[in-house]
Amino acid sequence: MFSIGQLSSQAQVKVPTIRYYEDIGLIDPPHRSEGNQRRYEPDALSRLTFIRHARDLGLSIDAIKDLIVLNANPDMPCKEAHVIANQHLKDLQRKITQLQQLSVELTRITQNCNSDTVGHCKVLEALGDHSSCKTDH
Amino acid sequence: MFSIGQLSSQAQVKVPTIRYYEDIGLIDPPHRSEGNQRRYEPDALSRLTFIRHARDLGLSIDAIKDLIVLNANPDMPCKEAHVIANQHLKDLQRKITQLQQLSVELTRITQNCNSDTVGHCKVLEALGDHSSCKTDH
DNA sequence: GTAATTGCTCTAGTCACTAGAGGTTCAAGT
DNA sequence: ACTTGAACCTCTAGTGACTAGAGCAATTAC
Repeated sequence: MFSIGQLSSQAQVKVPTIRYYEDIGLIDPPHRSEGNQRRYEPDALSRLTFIRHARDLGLSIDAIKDLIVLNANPDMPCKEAHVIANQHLKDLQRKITQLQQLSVELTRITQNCNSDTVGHCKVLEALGDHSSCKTDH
Repeated sequence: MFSIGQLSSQAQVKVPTIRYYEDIGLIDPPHRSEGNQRRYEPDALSRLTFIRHARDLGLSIDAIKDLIVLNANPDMPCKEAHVIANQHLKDLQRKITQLQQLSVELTRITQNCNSDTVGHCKVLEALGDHSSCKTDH
């Protein structure tokens, strides 16, 4: 039996976040003490660890909801879990590519200015003029 | 003189977004027609283009506000603009590194499962168990 | 028994927009 | 001049995933 604070420190998820997860139906409402405080069973910890890990990997709450349903049915084909993970992986790689382009662009912009004053600053100039960019964004 | 719709299509910024930028003080309120519709001067277009480009590069609204103040004073030293841009570049590169780690992790997780059913699915297992991960996140 | 800590609910705020309701003005065609 | 339909107006509320704070109650340690 954990209090919410113990669960929080074990799972590395903040107390208000746990209550928030309960609100949106991501975790089940636990039993309460006589004084109305939450008391968790150990399985709440594994559920929360699962959620936290998936969140850390960047999965959305909605994707996690789907995975939790899957997780609850050990006989279901797990193809769907792979689809979710692969979809996320694709998103991730697209995002990385885009950020890398931006990084290149911003590096070019900042290294291009020899001016001391705003009037001739290439950084500000480049920000006002997309045509100097090498890539789409 | 542009209507808000013309400004929108020229700057590639959606109409409600332009009004939002006005609300938060990122662009100046323009003159109005007799019927109370917004009428923009050409300089609103360059301002908006500047904002859009900076947003596309991932700068926050607050950072852009700072840059706009700088932009308005051509005699100021532009060091500050460089500081803002470099700070953002650092953030960007940290983010890229992190996403790459996640991508590696997720790839490893999804390629590790030969099971057909959820009961033995390594994807779901790995999500519940951070200790199998090679990196922090 | 008392004090400190932890817990409770509820509301509102964050960021950068986006969506929708319900009404008004403008520009083009007749 | 008149009509139609697109574009415009304001205002409120919603998004995602939390976070912050107020004001109070329960628990735990000494």
